[in-house]
Amino acid sequence: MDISQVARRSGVPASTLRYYEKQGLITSLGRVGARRVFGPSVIEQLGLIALGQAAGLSLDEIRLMLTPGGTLNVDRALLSRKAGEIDALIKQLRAVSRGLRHAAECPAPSHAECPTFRRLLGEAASGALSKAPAPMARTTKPSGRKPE
Amino acid sequence: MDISQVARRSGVPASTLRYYEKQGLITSLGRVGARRVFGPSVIEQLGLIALGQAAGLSLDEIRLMLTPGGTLNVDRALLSRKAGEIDALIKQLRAVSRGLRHAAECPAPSHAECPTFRRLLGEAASGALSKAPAPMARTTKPSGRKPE
DNA sequence: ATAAAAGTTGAAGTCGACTTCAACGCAAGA
DNA sequence: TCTTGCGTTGAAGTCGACTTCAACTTTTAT
Repeated sequence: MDISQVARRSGVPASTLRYYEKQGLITSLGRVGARRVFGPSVIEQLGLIALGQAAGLSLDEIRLMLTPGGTLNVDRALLSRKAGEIDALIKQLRAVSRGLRHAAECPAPSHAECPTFRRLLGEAASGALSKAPAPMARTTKPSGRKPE
Repeated sequence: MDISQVARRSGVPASTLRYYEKQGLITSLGRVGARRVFGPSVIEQLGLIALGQAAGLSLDEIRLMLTPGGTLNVDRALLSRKAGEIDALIKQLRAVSRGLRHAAECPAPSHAECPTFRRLLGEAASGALSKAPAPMARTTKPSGRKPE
């Protein structure tokens, strides 16, 4: 596969694929002329990378999990820790979600007065203060594609 | 309260408070000499900001929710939408968490072979592809504080 | 009175993950 | 053959949310 095929199949832009290769996250089989040729396993690798990112791992951390060969070489302790962080994040997010819905629905003029809101606020704030784990991908940004 | 008191009470660095004020997210009562003087309500405001951030709102979006006066002026549709995004994110995160735990525990030599892993990978990847909602605060970074 | 501590400013730097750009090479179809 | 178009490169730019810095001015404590 050439780079544009990989891009089409995976949804990952060619520029990103080059970037990932430079970072040692994916490998091309070789070149035909100057052009990269990728094997099918690159798609799977990209899936792994996506999982790692979804888990809040940095590209550096992800690279550590991938053997030069491309198979994975997990740091179980790190994964468990990250899973724990994610679980904690989920808890916080539930509180945030409740807080948002409450703010959206509660017709009270002053949210500051509402004990429910104050409690949720506290949870969200404490979470924010202590800093949470997984910086997720963006939703709002329609950066998905914007080719021509 | 002077800026350092607010910083101490809220855990938000003074530099951030100045930055927030410049961005119009918080307001000081006025100045004594050149120094800002904050009222107690600023703490609550910071809580609101933290909630907004935890919800994945940008500072710009958060500012839209705060009246110049400092009370909140919710865009219920936006909040509901964000809550929905967060709920979706939670779902994805659960899949990611399961994926991580599985990867951490499953002793199989090749995760690529394991159907469970492949499924979770798919979920995570699809989520990553379509981009998710709330970029949470970092956990790993011990940037919490580092005052003196 | 004086020096250390805390406050102020605008400008510039940081960080991660990419994207964009300019300049160029090579290959296949008309 | 020529032109169109994908592919290549390294360098630089982007974005958001801050932080850091240098250069001062003010307080406050001694």
